[in-house]
Amino acid sequence: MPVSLTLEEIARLAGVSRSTVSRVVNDQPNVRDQVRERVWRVIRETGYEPHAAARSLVTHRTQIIGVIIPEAVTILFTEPFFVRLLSGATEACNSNKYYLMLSLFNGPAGQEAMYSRVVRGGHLDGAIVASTPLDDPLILRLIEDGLPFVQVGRHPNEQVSYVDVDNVAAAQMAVEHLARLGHRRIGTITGRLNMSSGQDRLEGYRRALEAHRIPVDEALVIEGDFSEGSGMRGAKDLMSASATAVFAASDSMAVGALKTIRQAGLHVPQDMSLVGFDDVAVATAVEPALTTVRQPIERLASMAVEMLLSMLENPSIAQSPGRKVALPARLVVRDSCGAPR
Amino acid sequence: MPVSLTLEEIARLAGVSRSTVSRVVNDQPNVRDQVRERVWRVIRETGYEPHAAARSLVTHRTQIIGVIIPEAVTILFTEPFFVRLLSGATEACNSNKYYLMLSLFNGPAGQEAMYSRVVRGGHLDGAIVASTPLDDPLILRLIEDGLPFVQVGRHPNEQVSYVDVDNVAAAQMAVEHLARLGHRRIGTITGRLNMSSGQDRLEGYRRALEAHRIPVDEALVIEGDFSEGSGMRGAKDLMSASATAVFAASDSMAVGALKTIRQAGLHVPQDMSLVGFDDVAVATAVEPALTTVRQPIERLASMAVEMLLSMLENPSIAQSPGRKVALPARLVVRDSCGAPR
DNA sequence: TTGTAAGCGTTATCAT
DNA sequence: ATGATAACGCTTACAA
Repeated sequence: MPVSLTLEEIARLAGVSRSTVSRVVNDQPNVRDQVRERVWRVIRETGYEPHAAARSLVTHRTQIIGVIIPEAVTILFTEPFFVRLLSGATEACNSNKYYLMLSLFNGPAGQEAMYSRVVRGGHLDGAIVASTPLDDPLILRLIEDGLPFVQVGRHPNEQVSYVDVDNVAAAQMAVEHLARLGHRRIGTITGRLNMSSGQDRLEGYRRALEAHRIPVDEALVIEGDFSEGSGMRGAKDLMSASATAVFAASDSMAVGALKTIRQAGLHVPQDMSLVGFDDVAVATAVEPALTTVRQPIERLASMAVEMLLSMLENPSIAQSPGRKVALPARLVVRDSCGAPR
Repeated sequence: MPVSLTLEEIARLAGVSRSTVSRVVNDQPNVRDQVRERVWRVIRETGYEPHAAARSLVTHRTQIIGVIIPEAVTILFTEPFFVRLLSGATEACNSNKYYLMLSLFNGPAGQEAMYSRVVRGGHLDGAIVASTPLDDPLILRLIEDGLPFVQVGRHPNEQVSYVDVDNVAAAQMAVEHLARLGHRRIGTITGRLNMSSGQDRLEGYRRALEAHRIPVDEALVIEGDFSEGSGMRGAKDLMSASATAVFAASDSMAVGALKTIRQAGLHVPQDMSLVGFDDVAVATAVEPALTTVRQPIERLASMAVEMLLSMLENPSIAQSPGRKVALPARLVVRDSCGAPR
């Protein structure tokens, strides 16, 4: 419906040929300034916009990058994390004249067909993939199909480019905070261990204990899945194991833990110290406000987009082993930690 | 890069003409079953996918619908509301073989150019517009440009189609809940009054008071903007005005109010009852858990998409006055309300 | 510096 | 039922 004029018509109105208009529109050289000006005027007056499909057909580029969230991750995104990721990605796209196509593979079936249509149909110049499970076949398919992409979150495959937060260092910092307060029985509720963020935060936990010469007690390591529910369950186990502090690998789990601890009649931080991860809205909504690790989410996303765009502009680097970037996170100290009783 | 074969090549491999392959791909009649089968086999074996741009160029349809979030709204979406909206919209798109292009107009400038490129460049078959300020020029431009769209959230313009939650009824229900508990000094912290949701929830508040023959005291009506900060400020005013209960037009504001109330040394619900709106994650994260109004967000989004698609399939109805749908919301009673002292 | 013309991969119209 | 063939609106050699 909202079709603008065609190149042809602009050319006629400006009294030049199609090629000239094309050159003007694409800021190419070899057009007399006077002519260029005249053409621009017609374009402005008519509100002409080049037809995207026609252009793509010949250039083989759509100026669209996909943000792909595989099914397995989709459930995690009731959290603001995802919005902020999108916000950062959109911002980066906008300022580079790219568009963003969102593919949440959450639907029951059909995601197979969806994938195929979207990536093989030539819709996308490239993709941003949100932190997938380590064994998600999506990554391999993308490599196979030759679609340039950048993952948000570490991936062990040599070929994949990613931007990540330094989860190991961040988690270590969080746990060392507890150790320095004097805690020796520090438990952790892990994230999903089939995801790099889950694994890495656990690794950071172990390193922190090691650095403080605290032996790891496996009874204090409870596997969670980033969700509030698993935080509640995890806290129960940790109380039984007589932990005095808990490092939860997500704020949601920390909130779950907080609820359980409170239900048991204990108080945070007096009876139990608690640190989360993410620094999303709930972190400050709960009482006491959570000490937690803040991730630069928007930055992560915009860096991913920029990395992708540079790969698109320079196809040779897309071939080489992937670029890997790890951003630092910082600990935000609030009211949920104290010295052990 | 990930280009599949072309129609031409499939035709050659199957020993038929391009037209026949096209007919098969598009499930058109007039192809012998045997031939059809043979063509499908080649397609499957080769993993052929029609080139989207080539198709769009001739059909004038992209199968892409845009989700447009104007600048003014973008800041509100640190909340899960937005993710859930996207989730619902994506789901609906996927199951209808449509794609979703996300346009967050948050960038500093350039959104003007962005708009023009995206809608006039023929990228979109239609759009979903997230609840905009009532006076946002975006709506008028869309109408002008003739792009079919559906807004999530009421709009007074006759021509615009929308799906909304029945904010008036929902707010009335929430406030009547307080009235029935015996409250007479019920305050409200409104949403942004330049948005229909803000206006309508205020209207519901007034109607509830009226229904219970409680005179409206304007000192008990504090204008907020949906944000936690405005909730904190609003609560201060309402405490001075000796309210015994507060209806906040968003959970974020309710959380803000809760913090302020607590800081003042008062307790919820003993000293002050509180009800929110949205039922997002924070509502259950805080202590006490918020009594609040639950919106069917995903449903809202998927209905919007379906309405849009029906407009696309039946262009005649796109011309007539817009379709208007209001979904009911329900009150979720938790622990933040009680009888007045 | 400018214009002509071929071609991108489809769909659609018209013969056959 | 099937196949030529002309669009669709643009970019891009290649000519002038």
